[in-house]
Amino acid sequence: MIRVVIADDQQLVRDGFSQILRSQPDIHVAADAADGRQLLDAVRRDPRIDVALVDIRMPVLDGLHATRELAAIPHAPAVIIVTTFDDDAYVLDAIASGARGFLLKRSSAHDLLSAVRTVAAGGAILSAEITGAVLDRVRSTGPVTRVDLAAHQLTARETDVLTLIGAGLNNDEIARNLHLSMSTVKTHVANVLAKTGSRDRVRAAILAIQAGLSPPP
Amino acid sequence: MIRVVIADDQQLVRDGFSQILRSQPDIHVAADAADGRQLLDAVRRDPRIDVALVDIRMPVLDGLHATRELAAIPHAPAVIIVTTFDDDAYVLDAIASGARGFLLKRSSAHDLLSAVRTVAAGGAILSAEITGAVLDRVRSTGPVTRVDLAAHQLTARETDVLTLIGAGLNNDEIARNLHLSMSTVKTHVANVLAKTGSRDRVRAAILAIQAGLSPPP
DNA sequence: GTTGGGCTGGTACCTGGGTACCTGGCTGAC
DNA sequence: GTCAGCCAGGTACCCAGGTACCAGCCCAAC
Repeated sequence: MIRVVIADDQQLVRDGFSQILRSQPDIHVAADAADGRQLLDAVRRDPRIDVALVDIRMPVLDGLHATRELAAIPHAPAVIIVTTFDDDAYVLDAIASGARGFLLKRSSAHDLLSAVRTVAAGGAILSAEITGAVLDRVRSTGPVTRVDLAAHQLTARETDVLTLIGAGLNNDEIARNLHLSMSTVKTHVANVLAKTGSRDRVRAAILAIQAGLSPPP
Repeated sequence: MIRVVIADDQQLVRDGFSQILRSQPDIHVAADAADGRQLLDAVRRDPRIDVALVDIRMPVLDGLHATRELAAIPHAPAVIIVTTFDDDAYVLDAIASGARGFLLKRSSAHDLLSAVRTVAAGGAILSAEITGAVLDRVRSTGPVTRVDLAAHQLTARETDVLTLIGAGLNNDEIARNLHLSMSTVKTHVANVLAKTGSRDRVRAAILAIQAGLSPPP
């Protein structure tokens, strides 16, 4: 049984979704919410909720912020953002917020049901209309061929240091971060530079980012 | 009328796809190909092809490389990768290569047809099963809110310098690259650091990458 | 048991990076 | 005309970063 909560500020929309979902034997509408705050309350009250259908535009707390806060809850449900607008920025923000689905309100009931079942099963789903924006985003982040860090044979400690270099820390900060002396840090840095063939820490930082060690936060 | 070319090394698969597509009045199978080279030939021969269904595993020239080469052709068709394997790396490579769709062979005929129509109309489509990998990728590239470089009010020259910092050049190299003296470069670097609030060039380099100035190539 | 490699730490030294402050030419706005 | 801002350049100084080399500890492999 898939337990769903519906969050939308419009009563009619909530009822419509509810109708569609209730028609299915394997889906149960556990709660509904008129804003993000109510959504969070509902999820905290009922730990068994699997899926949250969330509108972006809601009073008090909007869908994106609510999604972000949901992620902090231990038994957080999978979030499907359901909205009228296929604004690229919304889509990407939603994904960044942790949403596992993105559905346009103009989608069919069939799409809604399969989206709910897909994310409940651990999958992810996008409306066809917005897939393009996401693909563009993936393409724009450069080739997938990440730098093969393994080839450089870095030790665990050296990888730690390289990660922090990539985050922009100086030697002193790295030392304090890893509870080491400056000398030790310098030794590790020197080894990292030698092993990776980086001339200086700037090159190493770029490498760390390319390798996905230090994702630009 | 949507004109489609089918590229797959297995005769039966080609015939199967062909059957499905031919059943539709708005779709015409213009050609088929048993490998990437034949696919490229077919597209070059017939400039009116709209959509290419491409298998990844093909002899002579595989689907990914063929897709990349296709992109160089002026009237290039939209590419839908159709494969048995939902390997994440394949998906992301395919997207990076320029594919606008990614379909698993276990998808339904209905999915295939809607995928063809979607990409022919300029859209993009992913199989539900692989959407998750793509979303992870989007998430892993950090928040969508790229650093707003415009807010820092950098001058043209300062932007040049920041770009080269992000590429890992030292001051001397920047000077030679921009035909400037070291002193001038240092001045610009100092201004860039001040304006961007970066403590040192490492931070500035990270910023340049985040802002997309110096994309990790 | 000793040997090699990783981790930690130290000393000494040199250079590139970064700061501070100044000069001067050029251009466009007021 | 003069004023502001960008660009180019210079000098002087300090320090973080990087190099070189050494030593002790620990542990797993041989």
